[in-house]
Amino acid sequence: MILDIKMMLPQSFFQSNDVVRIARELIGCSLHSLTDGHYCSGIIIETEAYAGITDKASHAYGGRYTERTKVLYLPAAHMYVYMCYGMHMLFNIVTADENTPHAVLIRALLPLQGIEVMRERRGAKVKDSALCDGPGKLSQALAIGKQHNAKLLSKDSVWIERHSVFPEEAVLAGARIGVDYAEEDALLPYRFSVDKNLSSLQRKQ
DNA sequence: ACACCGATTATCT
DNA sequence: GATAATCGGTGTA
Repeated sequence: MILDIKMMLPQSFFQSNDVVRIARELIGCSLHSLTDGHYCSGIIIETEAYAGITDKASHAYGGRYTERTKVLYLPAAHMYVYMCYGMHMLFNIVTADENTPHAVLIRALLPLQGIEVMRERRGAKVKDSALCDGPGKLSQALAIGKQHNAKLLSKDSVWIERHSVFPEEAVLAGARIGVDYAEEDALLPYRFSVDKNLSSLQRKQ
């Protein structure tokens, strides 16, 4: 039997209670979108874990349950897309079991396919290196928006596949960005990123 | 390369 | 009425 490594990650991948491990394992996977008839993809090179009710940086801290945050309480593999700073859509994947509001924020991609469409969506002045190098930017490049909020990852809209394996030493863990308000939790090493300075950037596959 | 800052609105208090 | 899981332009070095 032939193992198809290019299959969409199943819901079970996101069902673990260890959201930090999932955030780490998503580095090197690829994110795909099929929106408005255009196909785009990129390799995930930056993520952050948000650990639900015990994490002061999480929207669900303390069990907060509102019209916006109720999506976090859905079963694994649902998308949580919300507007940040009045103008950017941020793309998250809900993890763990229903009623455990963990999520992983996807923060940056290495563009792979559909780069021409990404350029059109992002604007003519944008350099290729800046197409997907931020959470608001990748949502714009892949046309991920509120229409995806509270929907499951699926192969006809937005989905994730296994793609590459980076050397262990090329994947850094550190503090999350923009969560100063989270007091002591702001320092937790819940952010994962591929080291840009490392020459051993050779991926497998 | 890095620091500063204004834009702009959903969400919650 | 304040805040926010950001971005891009402008400034200085």
